[in-house]
Amino acid sequence: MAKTKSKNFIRSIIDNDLRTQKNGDRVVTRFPPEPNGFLHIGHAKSICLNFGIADDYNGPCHLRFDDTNPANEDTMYVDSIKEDVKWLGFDWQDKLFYSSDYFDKLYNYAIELIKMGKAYICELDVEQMREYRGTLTEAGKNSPFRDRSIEENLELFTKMANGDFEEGKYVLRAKIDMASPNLNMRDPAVYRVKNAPHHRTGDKFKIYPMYDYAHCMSDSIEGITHSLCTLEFENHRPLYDWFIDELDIECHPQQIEFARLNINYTVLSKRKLLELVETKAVNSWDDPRLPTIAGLRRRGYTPGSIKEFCSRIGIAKVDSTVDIALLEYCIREDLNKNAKRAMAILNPLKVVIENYPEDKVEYLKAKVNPEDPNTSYRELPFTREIFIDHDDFMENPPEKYFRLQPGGEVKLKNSYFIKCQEVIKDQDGNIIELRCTYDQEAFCGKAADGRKVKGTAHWVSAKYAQDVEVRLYDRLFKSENPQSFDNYLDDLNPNSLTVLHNCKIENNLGNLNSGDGFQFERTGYFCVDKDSTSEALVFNRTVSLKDSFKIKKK
RNA sequence: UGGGAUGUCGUCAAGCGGUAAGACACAUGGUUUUGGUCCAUGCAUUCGAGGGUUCGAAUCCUUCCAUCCCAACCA
Repeated sequence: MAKTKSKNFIRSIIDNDLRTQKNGDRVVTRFPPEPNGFLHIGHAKSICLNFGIADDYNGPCHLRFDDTNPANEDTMYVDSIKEDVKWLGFDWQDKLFYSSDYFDKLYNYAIELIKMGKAYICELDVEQMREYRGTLTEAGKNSPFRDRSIEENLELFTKMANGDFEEGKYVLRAKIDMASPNLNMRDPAVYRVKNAPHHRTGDKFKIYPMYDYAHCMSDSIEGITHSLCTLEFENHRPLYDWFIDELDIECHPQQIEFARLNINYTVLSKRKLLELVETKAVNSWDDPRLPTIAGLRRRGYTPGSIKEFCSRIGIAKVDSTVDIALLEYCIREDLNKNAKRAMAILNPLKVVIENYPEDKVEYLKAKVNPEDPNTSYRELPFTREIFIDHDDFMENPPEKYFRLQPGGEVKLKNSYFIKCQEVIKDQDGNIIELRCTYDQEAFCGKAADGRKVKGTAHWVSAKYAQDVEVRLYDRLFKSENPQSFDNYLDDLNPNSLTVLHNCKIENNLGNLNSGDGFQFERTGYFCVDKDSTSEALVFNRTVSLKDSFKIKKK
C-alpha cells in the first residue's frame, strides 16, 4: 500500500484500481526513454513518479529503452541514461528492456493486423500523405491503396521487411478512419523502412515500428498496469487503446497523462538541449549550466535534492512552470545540512595585521559543519598577512554596511577582531592592500570589553592559502521564458559562466575528489570539478548562499 | 471554423457540496563569530467570468472567456 503521503491524481487512480482489483494486486510501471539524448530534470520528474510509485506499491518499475528509430539512437545515450537513473538512486533490478527486444513479436502482430484487414501497405509519399490527411477542420480522404487485398498487403509487407524497398516508398498503415477528428486516428503509419543500422539489432531489420504501435504493445507485452506519460500524448491514447483492442490482447495497460516539467530561465527539451551542445553554446551534455542530470551532478546537485524537488512540485495535469528558486532552495537545504564548511576568497584583498608578529602562526579551531551537533574540527593557520574578500571592504560604504571600512572593525570568522587603519592603493587608485590591527582580547565573536561588532568577514592565511580556479554559473537564459523568443538562442545569457583565477582557499581540506562539495562560508556552495588536477583545483559554484543584504554596492 | 485537455495566492499545489491546506517567493521582527541557518509573524472574504440549483458551491448545472496539445514514414 502507498505511504500516507499526499496523493496525486495518479495515485488515486491506482488506489481505486487496487480496490476494484482491476489488475489484481499488481502495480507495474515503466520509464521509457528514447536513447537519443541525455536525461534532464524533466525526466527526473517522470523517473521519481514511476519508480516512486513502484516502490510504494511494491511493484517493479521497468527501464525500457524506446529504441524504434535507429536514425537518432546510440549506445552512448543508453549508457548515460542508465548511469543517471542509478545515480538518482533508483533500481530497475532485472527489469531492463528494449522495445527492440520485441521487434519479432511486433512484426507478427502487424501481420495479424493485416490479416484482419486492419492494416495496409500505402505508397503515398510524405507529401501526398499530408494532403490526404486533411486538416484540423476538414476530414481526410482515403488512400487509393487502402483497399488492397490482404494477400497483396502480406506480400508487400514481407518485401518491406526483406529490404526489397528503399526508404519512403512503402509504409504500413493502420486502417482506422480518415474522417476522425483526432488526426492520430487517420490511418497512422505503423511501420516504415529505415536503412540506418540499429544500435542493438544492427542491420537485422529493414523496417521499424512507429512509436504509437511499439509503445502500447511493449507496455502490454511487459504487463505494465499504468503507463504514465506527458500531456502531449493525450491525443494518442485512442490509438494506444485501438491496437490493443483490435489485436484482442489480454493485458491492456492504462495510459495516464500528467504535465511535463517546465522551469523558468531554462529549456527542457531534448531537441533544444542537443542544439545547445551541438552549437557549442555550452561545452558538453554535462555542462554545469545545463538542466541535464549529468549537468546538475557536475554542478554539485545531489540526488536527494533533485528527488526532494520532484516531490515538492507535485503531479497534476495543469501546464505549469516551476520557479528555479525552488530547485535552488532544495539544494541549499541539503547542502546546508550536509556540506563541510571551508573558507575561500573569491576576490582576494590582502590585509596586513601590523601588530601581529611577523613569523607567528596560530592554529585556530573551526567547525567542519556547525549544523552538525557532532561536528569535528579543523585547524586554520592564522598569520600576519591574510586575504579577505574585496566585497567585505568599502572605502565609502552606504548606511547599514557593517563590513570593513576605514577606521572600522570586523570580526574575523573563527578568529580575532581587526580594525582598518590604512587603505593602500596603486597608481590607478585601486585598493590593493589594507593595513589593520587586531585585538588579541577579541576572539571568536566576543570582545573582552563586551563591545559589539556587527560584521563578520571570512579570511585565509596568505602564507598557507592554496590558489584555485572557481567557475561561477548564472542562469543560461536571460528571460524567464526563452521559448517566447522567435529563436530561443537569442536569449542566451552571455554571462552564464564566469571563471575566476587566483582564488584563495584554505589548504587543509584533505584529499579532494571530483564532486566533493563544500560550503564556502558566507559565499555559497561549491564542488570540485572533474577538470581538477592534483596541482590545479577547479571548483564549480553550485548555488550562492541566500543574500538578504539589499543595499546597492557602489 | 474540428478534436482533446486545463483554469484555486507572484510560482507550484491540496481541496471531490459544509464555508480556501502546505511549500517556494516576498515582507517584517528575533536569535546568530556565516547579512546563511533557525524561530515568529504577515501574505487568496476568494477559487478564469457571468448566470443557475442549494439552507450552504472552488466543488453540481449552464453559457462564455483564456491557455495548452494535435495535420513527422519523431518519440
